[in-house]
Amino acid sequence: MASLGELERAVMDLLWAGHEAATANTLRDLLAQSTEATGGSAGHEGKELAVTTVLTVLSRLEKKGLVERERGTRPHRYQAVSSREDHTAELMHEVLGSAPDREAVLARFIGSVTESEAETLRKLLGHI
Amino acid sequence: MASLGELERAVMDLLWAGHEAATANTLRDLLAQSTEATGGSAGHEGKELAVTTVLTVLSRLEKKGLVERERGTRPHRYQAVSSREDHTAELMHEVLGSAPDREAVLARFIGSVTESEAETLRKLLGHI
DNA sequence: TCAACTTTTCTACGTCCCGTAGAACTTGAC
DNA sequence: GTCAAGTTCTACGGGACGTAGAAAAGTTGA
Repeated sequence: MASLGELERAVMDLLWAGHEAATANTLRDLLAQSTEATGGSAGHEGKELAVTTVLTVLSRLEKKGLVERERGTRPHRYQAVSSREDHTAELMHEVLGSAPDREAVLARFIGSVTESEAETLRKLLGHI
Repeated sequence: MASLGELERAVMDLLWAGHEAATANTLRDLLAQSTEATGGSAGHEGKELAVTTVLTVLSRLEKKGLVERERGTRPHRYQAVSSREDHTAELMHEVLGSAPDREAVLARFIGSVTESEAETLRKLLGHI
């Protein structure tokens, strides 16, 4: 119940970044801008997807529980169900839970954490 | 570079559990036993896969870098490249790295950790 | 060395997910 | 009621995965 395709991921990134609910059309434009930003002159700049494409992806994301839409307003407005941080943390828990020996996994995980992350963790664990 | 199919996962579980290198035939038998253990009498008990199926999956796992084989011995022997814990911890880092604000993700992650896990983490962070 | 057997590689098919979008349908505005 | 904008339906092509037969390569006993 996790992996996203490339376009699905791009859409989620937009929804997570600009924190407002957005319409399919807005998202299509933003997607064109993002791909435009790739590398300057060469490359597949500003590729405008069909709106139906964006809508399909949004529907799939909705079915996956990552996106919800306001059906009241006529151009439906879409937004992420949870923040990127919440979603990512949840994913980490899912991964952690996929192994029988969670403590051992945590040990390895901590073993390869940067010093600043370790510091953050110490602080966070202090308050608990 | 992460997700595994159901059978791929089952094979990795076997390789991770019985820590010896195993042949495709052994794995096929073990897989039959595992499915057999499902629920007692009813269900798809002891479904023997074709050895070629197991070999295909092992090849794919090898290509993904999760499995390595000894080509010297004639029935090739397969084993996991890294332990389940290492692999899982690596996955967690991958997930963590997929968000721009790692510290924020860690905060959410710690927020929903069990007390015993928190205790483990405190201990681990002490030594670093 | 040859036949029979075992093991591995090649090739392939069905299914499901994802990117992609046209066709058809719905709905609000005039 | 018509029209334009928006949404849903349907669909296709590609890639991953479960599955395995056919063919090739290697092993072994006589």
